[in-house]
Amino acid sequence: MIDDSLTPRAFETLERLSNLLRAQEREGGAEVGLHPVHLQALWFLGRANRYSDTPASVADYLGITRGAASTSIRVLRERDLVHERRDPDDGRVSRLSLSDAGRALLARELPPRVFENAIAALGSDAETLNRLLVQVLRGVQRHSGGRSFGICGSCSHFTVDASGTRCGLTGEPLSPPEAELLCREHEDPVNG
Amino acid sequence: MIDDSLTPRAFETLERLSNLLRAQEREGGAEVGLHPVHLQALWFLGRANRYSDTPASVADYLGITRGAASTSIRVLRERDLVHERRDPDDGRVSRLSLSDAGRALLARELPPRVFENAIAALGSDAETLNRLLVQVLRGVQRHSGGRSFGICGSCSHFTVDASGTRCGLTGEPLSPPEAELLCREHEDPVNG
DNA sequence: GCCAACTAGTTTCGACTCCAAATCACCTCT
DNA sequence: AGAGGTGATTTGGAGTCGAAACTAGTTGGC
Repeated sequence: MIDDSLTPRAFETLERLSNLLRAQEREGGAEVGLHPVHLQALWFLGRANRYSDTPASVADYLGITRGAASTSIRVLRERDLVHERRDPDDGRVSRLSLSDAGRALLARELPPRVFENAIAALGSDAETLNRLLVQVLRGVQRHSGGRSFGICGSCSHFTVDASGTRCGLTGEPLSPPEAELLCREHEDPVNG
Repeated sequence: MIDDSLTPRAFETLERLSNLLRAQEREGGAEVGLHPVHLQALWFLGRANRYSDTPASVADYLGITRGAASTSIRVLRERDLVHERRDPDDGRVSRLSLSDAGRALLARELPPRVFENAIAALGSDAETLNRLLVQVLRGVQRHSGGRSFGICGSCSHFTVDASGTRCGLTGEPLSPPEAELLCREHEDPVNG
């Protein structure tokens, strides 16, 4: 067992879990006539903050084109899983939010129960797992050019002053729950 | 920070890495006119042992139907990335192997360089990461009904006797390299 | 031996994703 | 006001995907 063999092995396990996750999404989505991409878009929209609840963000998050995201979002709207409203400040942008039905469907399907249980069974090791996965995630994001889509607490724009927490990029205050959502403007600190 | 919040967090990171991996596969495949599923099938066929190099195994591994696997494999054959030969003992089964071109393409695309580097950057923690991911993987497989697709060393059928290592299911001897490949008959030990 | 049941794989069909490119609508900067 | 930029959508063509029908080879019962 040469040390060199561990890097590919960890990737292999990750790749396999990734396939299994997609298979679960396919299976769960099939019951209600949806594809994996629909569940993934719902998942993202359920976690996106107010700067990130748009079709363009969905496209960036999933790594597909805006056109593809647009057509998939249309399906979600037609089924009333997602609501759309025009942004009052910028008439071009479409703001998306989960409907009650969308939220219910999402809670039923993601995370798949088998994943939830398997991670819960790790006990306190789940924390270690997450820490290592976050390290891999940051490494990948640093060199793949895309957006990082993290939460405010891990963002270089996040600031704390006398009046509370706020986003240094927009200057707007952030409530604690808001600061737990994903942001398309998120940037990892340089030495994270 | 309640302990309970760690399970969803680890899943969230895993889910994000999964999207990023797919995005990388999409990007890399697009350069040569292939879809993510094609790269994934190549990846599996490059790792499958002699009991598992068939269209049905590809379908099981990827969690798609046999029909879908069949059409994707046809694309790979038409591009001479994969060779097919009939099984001499069972005229129904089709045995698939990577061509030199397929092997070269696969080596170029998977693992994506950014993943490879990010995991390598973990150093010795890559081993811990893999151990935890394997635990999650087994937990998921135990309860999701599918095949586990592990290697012989982690299989309950694997036996060692005076003449060397062999598979207890087929009774056939296994060379050390063969025992490192993925098997569709793989079964996790009951208390793994 | 022989036929039914089964299994591996393929084909067909309709629905839908996906990209690329064109288009529309709106915003911003000069 | 005009030019260029940006968010979103639409269109067209290629191709995945599941479901179900179908071909062909194998196995088991009698």
